[in-house]
This record gives sequence, C-alpha cells and structure tokens, in this order.
Amino acid sequence: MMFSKACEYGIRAAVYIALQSLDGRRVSVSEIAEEIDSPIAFTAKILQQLNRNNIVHSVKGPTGGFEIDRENMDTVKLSMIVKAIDGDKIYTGCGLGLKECNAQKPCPLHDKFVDIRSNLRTMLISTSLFELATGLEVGLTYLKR
Amino acid sequence: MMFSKACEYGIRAAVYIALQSLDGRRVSVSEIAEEIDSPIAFTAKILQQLNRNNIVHSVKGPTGGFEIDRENMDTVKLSMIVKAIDGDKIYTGCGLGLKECNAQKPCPLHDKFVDIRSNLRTMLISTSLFELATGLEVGLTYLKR
DNA sequence: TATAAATAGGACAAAAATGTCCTTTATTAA
DNA sequence: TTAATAAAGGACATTTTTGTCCTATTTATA
Ligand code: FES
Ligand code: FES
Repeated sequence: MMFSKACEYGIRAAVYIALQSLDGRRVSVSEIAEEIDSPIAFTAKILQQLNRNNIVHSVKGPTGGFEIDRENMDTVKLSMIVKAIDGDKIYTGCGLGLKECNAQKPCPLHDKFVDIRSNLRTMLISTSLFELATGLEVGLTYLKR
Repeated sequence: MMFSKACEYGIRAAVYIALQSLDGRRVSVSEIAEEIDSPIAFTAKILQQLNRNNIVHSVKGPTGGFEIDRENMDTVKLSMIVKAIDGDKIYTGCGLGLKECNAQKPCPLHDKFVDIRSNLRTMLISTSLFELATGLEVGLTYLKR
C-alpha cells in the first residue's frame, strides 16, 4: 500500500540484521529470509541494494553475512531505506497521479495530501533502525506471524 | 504510491463528473479521459466500477454519459471511491507487509504506522466530492497538467 | 423502425513488480 | 593450495497492474 513489497522486505531485513548485530551476530541471507518470512533470492537482491547504499554491510565467504555497525543503527533512518528502494516518489509524487506534486498548480487533494505526507515524512526521518530493533529485542514486536 | 493508478484515475474522473454535473452537463468517457488525461478504455472500466458502486450514475445511448446527482456529491466521500477500487487493504494492511495489521502481535512500525494511517483515514472519510469539485470550479486546482 | 451514439463487458496485450535459478567472485579454513 | 561457504549479479519466469480492442446492449431521434 504505502511501500513496495521490496521495501517492506528491506525494512524487515534491516531490522532483523540490526537486532542480531546488537548481539554481535552476523547473519546469512537464508537466515534472514527465514526469520522475516520472505522469498530468499528476492531478499538477496534487496540486501544488495541496501549494501550499495551503505545501510547494511556485507561480508563474503565463510563466516560472512550481513551486519550493521552500532553507529549505523542510530544514523540509518527508515527514510533512507525507503529512498534506497522505492526512490523519492513517496515525497515528490502527487496523490492523484499528476506528473509531480506542485503547489503552484495543485490537484484538488493537494493541501490535504501534503499534510498526511508530511506526517509520514517526519515519521520516516525520525525513526532509526535501533529504535525498531529494540522493540523486537524486548519481545514486544514481530517481524513475521 | 498511496493509491493505485486505477484509483487515481477514478478519483480524478469522479471529481470531473461532479464538476460538470454542477452545471447540469452529462459527460462521455472520451471527454472525461481527455480532461483528466487518462487512457480512455481503462478509464471506462473504472467508471463501470464506480457505477456499480453507485458513486456515479451512467446513462446509455445518445445524450448519455456519466453524471452525479447533487446529493451524492455530498454523501460520496473519497473513502468510498478508494474502497470501491482499491479495497480496504489501505486500512487493514500492515505497513511492513505482515499478513494483516494486528495490535496483538504488532510489527515494529505498528504504533507509528497506525497513527499516520488514522490521519489518512480521517481525511478520506471527511472529504466529499463536492468539496474537491468546488476548488476546481473556482479555478484553484487542476485535474491535469 | 432504422440508425447512430453511448456505456457494458469479455478477451487480449504490454509493462511493471515480484520472484527464481544459476554462474561468478571473494574469503575462510583445513 | 584446495575445498567449502557466502554474497554479487545476470538472465529468466511468474504474477499483478495497467492498458487496448472488439462486440453486445441500451436508448434517443430522425
Ligand atoms: S499536486 Fe496533487 S498532491 Fe500535490
Ligand atoms: S502490525 Fe504492522 S502496521 Fe500494524
């Protein structure tokens, strides 16, 4: 609805990796896919994107896998993941599908849409991976069901 | 992003029909598609759905076309169009793609997501076609660009 | 009543998103 | 140095969404 499937998997994967990195564990694609209940090969592609965008860090070879350093858990915000995977149409797009959102020639929904989107934007910009992972750690939230 | 293409076209079409109905004009699919800059045959399909859901009224034959009675302009809210075309996954879906949104077993984003979604929901439920059409009438907003 | 104009609807086509498979590359450890 | 393990990445397959085309139905009017 709001995010693409790829983006949903990307966020779930990043949160899982963050959680495990807090324990010093590096995790493989197959473990991630298992734990977030996502298609493994597709998840691998998404992790490649996150790696290229320096959101996660990957290590090849035996004992390799994905990890996120403690610093990144705070600096990486949801907005960065969404941007890496879905681009910024979430910010620049018009709610009614006009070429782009444009306050000079607004669609009928513009004012109300901009309001909602700004809430969303603020939320994404202010939510860190660490924040999402710690809820999991305490067992209050879930990455699959 | 937020709505499907079909839904965007549906809303734009409904607003245009409402605007013309205010002047007592019944409009054809081809005129609608022209005025909202949408693919004509695809728009026709969407209008069929809106007709079946009693959001617009269609009349066959010469002098036929689409119209919306004055009463419906007030009673038809954006939420009804979105529901008719995109279903209610916008309300029931989980932001991170878990089977459904569930406060008992929430995803890490649940609380923040529910907040945003509730704003969106309120906006959709409280915005009528009439409200959107009148902005157009006054020439402040646009359905194409 | 015949014709033409308009929507309804089924079948099909194209494009985009999602998902899979297989080979290559890097790296560890025996 | 070889074998095994893990990510990278290219090519392909499937599914969903978007879009088109053609025929049937309804209806106004000449
Ligand atoms: S112009 Fe449509 S949302 Fe801004
Ligand atoms: S459970 Fe994910 S948004 Fe509610």
